[in-house]
Amino acid sequence: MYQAREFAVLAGVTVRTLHHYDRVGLLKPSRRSGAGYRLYEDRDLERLEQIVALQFRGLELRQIKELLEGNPLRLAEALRLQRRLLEEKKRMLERAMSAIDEAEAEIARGEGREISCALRKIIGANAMENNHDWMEKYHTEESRAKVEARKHLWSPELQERVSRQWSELIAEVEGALGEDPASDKAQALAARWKALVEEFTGGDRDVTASVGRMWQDRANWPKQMDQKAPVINPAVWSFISRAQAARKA
Amino acid sequence: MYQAREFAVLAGVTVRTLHHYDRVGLLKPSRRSGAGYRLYEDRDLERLEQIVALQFRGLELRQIKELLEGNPLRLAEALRLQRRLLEEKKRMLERAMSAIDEAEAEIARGEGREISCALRKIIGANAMENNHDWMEKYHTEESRAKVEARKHLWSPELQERVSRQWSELIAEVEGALGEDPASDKAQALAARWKALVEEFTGGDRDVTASVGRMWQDRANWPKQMDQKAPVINPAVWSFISRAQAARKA
DNA sequence: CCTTGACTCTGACGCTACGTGAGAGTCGAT
DNA sequence: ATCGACTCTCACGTAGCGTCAGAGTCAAGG
Repeated sequence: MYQAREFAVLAGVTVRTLHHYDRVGLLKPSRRSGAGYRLYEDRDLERLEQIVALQFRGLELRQIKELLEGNPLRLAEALRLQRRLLEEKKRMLERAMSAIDEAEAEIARGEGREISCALRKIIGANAMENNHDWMEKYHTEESRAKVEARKHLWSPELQERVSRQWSELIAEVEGALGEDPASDKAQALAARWKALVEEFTGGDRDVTASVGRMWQDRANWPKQMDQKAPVINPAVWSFISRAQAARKA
Repeated sequence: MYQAREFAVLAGVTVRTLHHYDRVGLLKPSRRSGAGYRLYEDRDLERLEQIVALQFRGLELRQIKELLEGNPLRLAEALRLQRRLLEEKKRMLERAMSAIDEAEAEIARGEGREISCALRKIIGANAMENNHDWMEKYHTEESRAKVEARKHLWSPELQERVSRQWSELIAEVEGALGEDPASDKAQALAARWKALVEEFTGGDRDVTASVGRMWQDRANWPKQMDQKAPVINPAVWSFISRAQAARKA
């Protein structure tokens, strides 16, 4: 039976941490003394060590709480997902380091000449070039190469036209949500949808699959994409799916 | 001349972000309309792009603000420091991933047997083993190997004794701060200090240098070390330094 | 002129995981 | 009783915005 301070020392945390964990329900003390002091026992220490271990692996307290309260079989899955998240973070770190290297190289080259102005230009350019890194995880080697090969077709004018067509199409679908998915109107909308998708993918299966994965994960896109590609009403997706299914039947 | 929304779109940020940057003084609008609307111009866009670029490299807003307002020559230094920070983060990520791999392997081995109990043991053990990773950055290859070679000498009883001796010595030094560093008393304290240091380092120069670097960076240690190795009053360091200098003279 | 929808602004609370300080009670030794 | 060390709760703070409420602005249409 330990009081807060000695208990905290055993696991290498602070008393404040124990207060916090108590408050969020992650680790409650076994008992309280008459004066209100928190009293912990050995099984509490075991749980705290588990918390510390999972935290080290990058899981958040809310996640840890669920895991320790739920079916332990989910632990394996949580660790797998977490590893994937850590891999992504590592990739971002490496890119940032690489970007620093580039900026440093440019700085060295520009030594002695209007550094202030040159630095600003260099930094700006680097940032723009790296704005698509977040898409990497949705692509396979094949689909990435194919998208790269079609990149030159994608002029600013074309982008603007397609973007406008998407907006209009989505608006029209929203206005037609009450239609029968098998109706002529729904079928026409579905056909236009498919055409717009294919305008980007070139009809390629790999690229189509990658784009599909990307859009299924729309909630996790960087927030700056919200203006360029707003979240689409789930009812719209549902309607188009049903319209495309009705076409096949 | 742009209003907030169109300006935000140009740089891929949100209006809320612009509000925030205005509020913290990172990026102020050039003007305000009669109605209070923020109005930005092209040089503001250039600055915002720089902000975005530096943010991508992991610098905090406060750092970015200082850099953009100060001597641009400091940018190179800031980027160098930042790269070091990112390397450290990467190392921690890799260790966490490695720890997940180990936990997953143990889970696979223990399949079908009391998973709940086994999982908790495995997780606890892994966390304890990795608690010294943060020290890595202070060591060279040589010093790390030498510390490792002496590890077996470091029994729990010895650790406890040394820890107590450090506490007592520090307390005595604090009580002697008013003494002349050249006095017999000060010299005795300095000698004891040196002996305790050498008890850990074995008198090795590499290890001594590593430990010195580590303690100079005491402010950046993990917070759980605060109980095992409390921050030492700077006056104590100063006194010991002066006492050791007085001995040499 | 009024209405309407889209836009802008400020103020304030929220998120994650604690750190810190204030103020008050508890405990054990003197 | 006093004192020093300890415990507790409450509440504000950190970084970088997101979100919501409420109010004002703007331009187009009736």
